[in-house]
Amino acid sequence: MTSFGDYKNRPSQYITFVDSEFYPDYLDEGLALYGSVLEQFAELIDIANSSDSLLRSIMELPDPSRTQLLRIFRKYLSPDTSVEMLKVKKNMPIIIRDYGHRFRKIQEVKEKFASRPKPDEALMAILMEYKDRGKKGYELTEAFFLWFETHFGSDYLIQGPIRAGKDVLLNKVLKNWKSQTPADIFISHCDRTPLVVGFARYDTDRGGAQEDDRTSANKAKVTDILRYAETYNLPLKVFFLNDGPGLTLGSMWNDYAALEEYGQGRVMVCTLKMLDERFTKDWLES
DNA sequence: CAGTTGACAAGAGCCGTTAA
DNA sequence: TTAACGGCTCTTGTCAACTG
Repeated sequence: MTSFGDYKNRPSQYITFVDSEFYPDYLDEGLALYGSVLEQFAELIDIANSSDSLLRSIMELPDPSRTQLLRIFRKYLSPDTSVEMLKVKKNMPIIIRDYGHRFRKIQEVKEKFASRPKPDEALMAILMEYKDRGKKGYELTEAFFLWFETHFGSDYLIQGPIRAGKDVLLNKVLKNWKSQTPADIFISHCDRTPLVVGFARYDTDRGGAQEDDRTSANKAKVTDILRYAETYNLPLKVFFLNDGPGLTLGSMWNDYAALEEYGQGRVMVCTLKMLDERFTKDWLES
């Protein structure tokens, strides 16, 4: 059977690209998305007589426009107050008390705002920059779930968030599993015999440096799961769905190949494009 | 010293649960 | 029934530290 390492000499053929938009093409979309929010912001600063009261008036508005107005508020008035701080409405008085003195004065905001071109493409581009954060990972898991559905249909049970949502906690699906280990995919026989614990990640660039020393974290997961499988004599395996151009950087490919080797057949690492060849019923049942 | 790797922090949005 | 909350997941820009 082919291993992940066997694909190493032609990685670019086996990774999946999730399309991103080109500059400046997305500026039009920016105008469509944020044009009216910026207008609304203009109206609000127009009638506001203080920075505090501007924040209060924004907070009274319904979502989703409130969230977008808060982003602009952060840019113009208060880079200090993070998303999390402004998220909870009832904390607003405390935020104003503790950070209000650092808000830029409303008069200055009015001047700065007026000095900008209308529409302010630069600001819209900045806002756009964050719009799709996190989406690519969801595309990946969704693609996997769709693939699994078309290939195996209802032959197996599969759990996990198809896009956003709570991970599968292993202590909820595996008896006597001790820690709260989150997984992205969990596959079992219709009789509930667990077959696969899966983890997914899309890497646009670098090798997922966010999770400190990911390869050894992955190895620890593998060790725990395989030990569990042995203890309870289960056909349980570990699956890593990894994709994206970041996979071709640095030592990533080798690291994952080594991880697969370490699993001695109980671990598989795949990109979406390898699924047809590798993610077979034979492996599932092994 | 140039290139590579590592670490940190930021920020958006979805979702289940809770409160109104 | 709806809105708010809190929790969680995910990507990415930037700079520091390391390495040969």
